[in-house]
Amino acid sequence: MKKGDHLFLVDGSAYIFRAFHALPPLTRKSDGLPVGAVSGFCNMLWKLLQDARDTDVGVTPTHFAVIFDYSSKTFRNELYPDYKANRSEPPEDLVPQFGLIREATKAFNLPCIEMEGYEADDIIAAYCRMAEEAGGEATIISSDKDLMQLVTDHVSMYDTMKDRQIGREEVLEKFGVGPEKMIDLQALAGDSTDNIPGVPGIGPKTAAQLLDEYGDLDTLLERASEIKQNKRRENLIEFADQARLSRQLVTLKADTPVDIPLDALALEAQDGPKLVAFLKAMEFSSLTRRVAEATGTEIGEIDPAQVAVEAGAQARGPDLDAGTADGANTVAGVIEDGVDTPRALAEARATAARSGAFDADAYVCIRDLRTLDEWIDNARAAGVVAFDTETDSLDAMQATLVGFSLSHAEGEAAYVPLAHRQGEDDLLGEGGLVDGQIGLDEALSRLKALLEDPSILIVGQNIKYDLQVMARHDISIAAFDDTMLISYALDGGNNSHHGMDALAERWLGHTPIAYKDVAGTGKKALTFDRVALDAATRYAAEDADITLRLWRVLKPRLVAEGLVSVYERLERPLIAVLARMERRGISVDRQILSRLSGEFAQKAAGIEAEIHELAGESFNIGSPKQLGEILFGKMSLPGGSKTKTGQWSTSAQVLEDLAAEGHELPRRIVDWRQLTKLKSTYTDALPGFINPQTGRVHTSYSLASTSTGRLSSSDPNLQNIPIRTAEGRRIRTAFVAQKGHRLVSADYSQIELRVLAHMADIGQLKQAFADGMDIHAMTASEMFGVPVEGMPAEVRRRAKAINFGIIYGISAFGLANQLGIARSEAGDYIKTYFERFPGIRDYMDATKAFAREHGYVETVFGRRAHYPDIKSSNPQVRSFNERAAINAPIQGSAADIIRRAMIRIEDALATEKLAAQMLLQVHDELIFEVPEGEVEATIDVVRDVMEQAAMPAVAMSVPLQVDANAAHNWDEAH
DNA sequence: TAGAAAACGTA
DNA sequence: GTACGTTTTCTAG
Repeated sequence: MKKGDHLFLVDGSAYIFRAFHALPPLTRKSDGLPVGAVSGFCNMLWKLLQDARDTDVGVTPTHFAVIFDYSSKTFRNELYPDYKANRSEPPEDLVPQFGLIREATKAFNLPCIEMEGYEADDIIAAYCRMAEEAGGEATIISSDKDLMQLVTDHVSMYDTMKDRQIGREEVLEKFGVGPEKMIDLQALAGDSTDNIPGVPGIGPKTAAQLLDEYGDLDTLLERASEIKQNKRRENLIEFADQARLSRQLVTLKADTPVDIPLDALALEAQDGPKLVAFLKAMEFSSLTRRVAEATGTEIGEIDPAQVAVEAGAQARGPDLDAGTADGANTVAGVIEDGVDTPRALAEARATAARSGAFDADAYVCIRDLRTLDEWIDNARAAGVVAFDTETDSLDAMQATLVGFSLSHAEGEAAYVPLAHRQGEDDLLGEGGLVDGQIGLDEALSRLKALLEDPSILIVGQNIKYDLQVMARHDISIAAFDDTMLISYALDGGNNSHHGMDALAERWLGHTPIAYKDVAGTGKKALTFDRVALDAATRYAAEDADITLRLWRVLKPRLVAEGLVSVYERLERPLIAVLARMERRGISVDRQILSRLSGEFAQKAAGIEAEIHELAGESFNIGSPKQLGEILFGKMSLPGGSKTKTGQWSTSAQVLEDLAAEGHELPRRIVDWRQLTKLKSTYTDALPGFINPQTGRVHTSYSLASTSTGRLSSSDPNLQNIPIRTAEGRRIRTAFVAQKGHRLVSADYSQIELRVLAHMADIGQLKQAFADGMDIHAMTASEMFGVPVEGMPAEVRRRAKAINFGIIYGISAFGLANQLGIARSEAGDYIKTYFERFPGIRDYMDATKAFAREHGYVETVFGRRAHYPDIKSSNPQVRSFNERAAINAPIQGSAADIIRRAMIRIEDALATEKLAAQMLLQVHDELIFEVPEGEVEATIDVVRDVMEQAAMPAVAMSVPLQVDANAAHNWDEAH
């Protein structure tokens, strides 16, 4: 380096934090990886490299380096163990970006410097001195006051966000002392963020005044007795040593033994392709374009870089759906005392969580804006906050927001009542608002700023509900985690459900206040807006407290157990997708249902009369107990079997068998049951679910209630709308598209058999699917040696039953039942099947062995289903678990595939400027409402996304096939 | 009045 | 033989 040269030193670590908090909107990559700070960093570097001359710095760098903190422990901790002890851990979304920023630096061909035991500031100090000694100049890219002591005539600082150079004058203006006195100023004033003690009662203003008067710290301390103010004098005398220690702490080590010489920092030309590849991988499209242009790189010819980063980032990085465990297990994303692996962190957190105490009296009821603002500021500072809404209904589409709770630290939680009511209901059913609640609009505007800030992670338990409630107040939560889904990804199958009470019991050893204890139960249960504020506070604040604690326990386990990508790729992104589907609802024609109800009622009444006639007496047909007595007692029909409670079985199977023998009564019972089932469950119940505001039916999807990864639907269940019988299908005609639209149904053909063929690697099956053959006919042909051409329907039917049986973990007993054949015959079929497809047996054996060894099985995307009872000594229990374990990877992989499709499909439609709306999912089928003119184009997009949904995480060795149709109602579209 | 059992709708 | 949710009846409290 020589005179006239100019060194730029970027304080990388400080930049990350500042960018993370100051740069909304923080962006995420398409896979959910947070990259906002990285984006800001890259833009900043590019700007400095391209046109630093146009900034307030006014010169072009000849040398350049980016400096990072190596770890949180430095030589200062030996001087003062509490140095920076009050630093909280970085926000979860920031952690993965540390590694990426270093990668970015390398992609820019810039030296990336860090040294164990030293802070970035010390390294910067050393290089500044070296640059000055060499006759050059230096600019520190930072606005941190800790670095201001380095400012000289040849060293200045530059605040990129304000485009402002900080020199001698600016320091003087800001702190009232020149840069050379900044050390003494900091030593006196201390610094709460770094835990520098300083002298009590002296802040920057007083410090500046004292230094102005006495010259420097040593002189001041010597002559402290001259100071007039009593308290100040005493403190300066008493805490003189503390001030000297503080000075040591804040003094940057310009003699830090850096091992990269100054000359090695000379700026090199950009490597266009390398940089473009990195930016492309980060999906920074506009910067990628600018860089490509400036470096003459052809974007299309560059493949996105395989961005290798430290595990924290890798765990959330590019496509890692399958087999992520290894990378994720090596380095902790978050370092806590003495904890340096994810597993150790998870264990430490679990232990700590159990010992934490709960104190409901510590919870705060917030009733004024100032306090609310303080809590929101605290949440902001923490970067992570648990959030929970309280409403007057379990139906998110109808619920009114009654209040909400927040918790940003263990044991600290607050409830904010907004719409609690009191007094007698008047004729309108409205009591008066309880006094002293913050106005709804004011509270919501504060809340909006918090929830929509992408740099703040909002943690919820079943957050889809809160998403719905807030969406109705025009608030969309930007960055969120869901403890229920984290638990589901980790422990699917271990616990049947992942409700907060069970999780609190299990992980915190704490029994939460029960809802019924605050609201009562049964008919006299209060809605939450009628609960007294103190009880509401204890209940609601505790929920937030628990949620945050659960998050701290469960989140690290995702990394430790290699399940980050399951959660990040299959669970979390689906929350908002499902929330939108639920909010859209589907149009149901009330008149069609009402007409059907009347028809079913009439027919059922006719059959009922016939039944009573045939039975010779009147009885309750709906009572299996009474019916059993009639059939097998009074009439002594043959073939009676008993249920496990000793009752006569009157199942459809039993009745069908009797009917086949020519008995009239059982036939009629079956018909009656079908009609009353259709009426009570569907035609009578569905109109009650039509939302009065929207005029549509809004189901609720559960992401966490199946062991395999499937969704479930309830209130109403729209995943079991009849289709098998002609009568039942008529119910589907009531599900209609709105005016000017069509319903499009797209369903995977034989997805589970295709998944099986892929996972078990069965050549014949894969070939058959590749050739587009009739898979059941092909199976029959292989097994029975019957040519596919002219195959009897019965032969194909049997093969089809066997194929399904395989997916369900086949047993001779079950197959015999299904086909109505002897168990020995069924056993022969199975034997023949395994002879023709030995790979299937190998696969089943291997799956069972895996389940026994690990206690769980996995889908192709790494989702786990646990079977803790698979080693049961009870053969029934054990066999059941084995069959379930065989089924789960197949059903679960298919479920994962459609999840991936759902996550991608909205963007794909938007890209093609299509207005189609996804309304329903029925396991292997998706239903859309599509403008009439866009049906064909929509089907093209939907089919493509669904068929490619496994890619690129898993390249299926069997093609996926999607059939799609459009019609005015669901019956015709399917 | 809460919960289990039986039955039955779907993939 | 797998995976669900809803309805009605019946039972235990």
